[in-house]
Amino acid sequence: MIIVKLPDDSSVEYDEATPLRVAQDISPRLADAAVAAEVDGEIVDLNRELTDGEHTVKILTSSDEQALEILRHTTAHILAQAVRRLYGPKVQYTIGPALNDDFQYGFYYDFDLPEPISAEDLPKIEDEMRKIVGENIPIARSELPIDRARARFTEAGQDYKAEMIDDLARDEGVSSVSLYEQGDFLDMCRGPHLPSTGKVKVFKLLTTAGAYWRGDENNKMLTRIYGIAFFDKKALASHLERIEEAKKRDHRVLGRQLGLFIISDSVGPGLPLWMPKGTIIRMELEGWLRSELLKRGYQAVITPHIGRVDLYRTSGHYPYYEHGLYPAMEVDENQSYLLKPMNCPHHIQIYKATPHSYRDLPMRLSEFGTVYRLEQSGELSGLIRVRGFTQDDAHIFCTPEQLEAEIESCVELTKLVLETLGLDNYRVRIGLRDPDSEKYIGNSENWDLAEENIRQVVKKVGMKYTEEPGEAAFYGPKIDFVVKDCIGREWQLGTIQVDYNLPERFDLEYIGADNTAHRPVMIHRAPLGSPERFIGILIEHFAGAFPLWLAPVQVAVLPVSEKFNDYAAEVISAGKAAGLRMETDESADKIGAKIRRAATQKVPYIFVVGQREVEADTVSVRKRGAGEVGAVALEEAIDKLKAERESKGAEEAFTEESNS
RNA sequence: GCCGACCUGGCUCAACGGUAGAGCGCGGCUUUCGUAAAGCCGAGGUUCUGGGUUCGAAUCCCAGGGUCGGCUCCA
Repeated sequence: MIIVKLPDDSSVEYDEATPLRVAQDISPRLADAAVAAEVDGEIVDLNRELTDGEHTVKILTSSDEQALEILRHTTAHILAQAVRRLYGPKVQYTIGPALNDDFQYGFYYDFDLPEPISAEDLPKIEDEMRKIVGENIPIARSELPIDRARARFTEAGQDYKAEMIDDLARDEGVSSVSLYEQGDFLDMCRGPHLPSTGKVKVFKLLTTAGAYWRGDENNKMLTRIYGIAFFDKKALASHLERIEEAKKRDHRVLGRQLGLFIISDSVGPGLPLWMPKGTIIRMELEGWLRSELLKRGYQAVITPHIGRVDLYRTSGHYPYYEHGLYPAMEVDENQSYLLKPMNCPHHIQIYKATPHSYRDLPMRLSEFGTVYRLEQSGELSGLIRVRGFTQDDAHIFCTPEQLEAEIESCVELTKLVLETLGLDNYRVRIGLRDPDSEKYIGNSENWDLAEENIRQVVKKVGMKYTEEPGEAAFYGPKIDFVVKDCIGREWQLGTIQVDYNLPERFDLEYIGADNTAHRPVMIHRAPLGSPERFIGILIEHFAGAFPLWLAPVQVAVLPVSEKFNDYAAEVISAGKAAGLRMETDESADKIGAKIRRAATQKVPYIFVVGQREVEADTVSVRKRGAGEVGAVALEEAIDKLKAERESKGAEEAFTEESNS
């Protein structure tokens, strides 16, 4: 006897039942809309036989959150079946999951194909998928002992699946696996899936890519096909539109359109050149951060861009990270130099240059230090992944007792930076060492200590965080602030790293109250991470429409005709006296064209000036995003903009509230 | 680095075996204009580089460089 309890607390009795049968009994429409079922809290196929006893059953339809994942997972299987049909039995299909959090893609499937394919082949594959959908093939689940499952896949020539079964048996001790079959297509899969291929309606294949088997670069590279699926056409259309919109925000596109930076082939890949307008943004940001550092007792230093190879041998960067460095410069046989990949060894030399008492600590040395790393060519991406970049770096040398307060202060500064800029879509990651990896230096007591220091502070501050083994720096664990770009890729911005190791390697000391030498602890920290990457993210975050304090041109003063160029010049000198960045447009274009040009450049404010303004000593203000504000006395307009600039966007001029 | 695609005036693109075109931008002229594109004229290209195939290559082939989508990596 099966007793089915439904969400409305009613219950039904059956001798034999599947969730589909339950749905049919509720209403044929529900059965038709059903995607899967939640039975006793577990999501299962609609065709799963219910066992004797009492079960709570909830029928899931397209409106349930989990439904999309099931749809996409089933679509991935249809993709694999289509590829198998088109490219023959030599096709090996490996894994094909649904993606939940990805901005662009809904699922993928990785194939080992007998011939290479490209995006041009996708329409053909989509057609085949549509045929499979049209055939409305039932999808059946079965469970087989691993040896029999393995035999079936080996027979079918699916060596990757056989390998996966072996691994499951060995690593997780499973004795049976679930298989899904739709017609001639057999896959190993946890499920659940839709009851038949005909349930899939709206999908699109988006791109092909290479992907290493099991994510290991020593393995064979497979062909990955990415796609997306929805329950209705509108959702697909708006998804595609969203991707298009995001691409318009791409900092590489906006960087060129707004004249912020370029990357020149002649200079080299991954080596950005800052144009005048981009440089303004950088200088504003850096200047602000400098003033915040001064408030917090940092001292500024300047160090060279190169250093002896031996310096990096001591630090441990060389030779362990030799592959990530530009090759050494041989000056003569006994002297070779590296472009610095990090600033820490240089700052350490400054610390070492003088003896230190515990009374001097913490010593906080800061520098916008440019470093060079020979990133793999395929990794480079606009400003976000480069080979030459600056770190808003500082190294804090302190006593173990001071450490947690210093970490906390760094966390507070990083939060201030992100909050001031409205970058609230970040997550906090504690990067720990991977105990199985060889790449970390130093003893494990120090690592345990440092990891514990970090946990304590993060808990105290009350931030939500995840702990991720293997994400530590090679010399110590860290707190990273990770922000998403406009197409959903995550990038590490601010970072705070605790380091007991480099002080040891460089034999750093201070004299304690007991008049004996002690080892200081170091913190490496960069609230922006890197101005390059940070501004890349900011360009996308603001879609190029920077807040007033950062905007390269803050006001465009546009004369209605050339007759008013002189007045425009007067307005500009008044603005310049107030430290505002203003530009005019003396072209022979009509005012509409001038406005369009300034608006396209995302200038926050436009002052239109003509006969009326000359006579009344006013400007006609137009605000980005809000349109025409109207005539305002010149002096008043400037004062309001000064206030907005000083507030870093917290207060906006010429909003309805600020005018009333 | 690996898989795939791509590389044409400053920018975005067209021409796809018969020695390059458009729009924007740029320069000049006309217009002197009131809130997102006035009109006319003009300059500007060894079609990424180097080889090859061909009577003939932007177009086909090979190699190199670069970019993009991913993978791997990311001190």
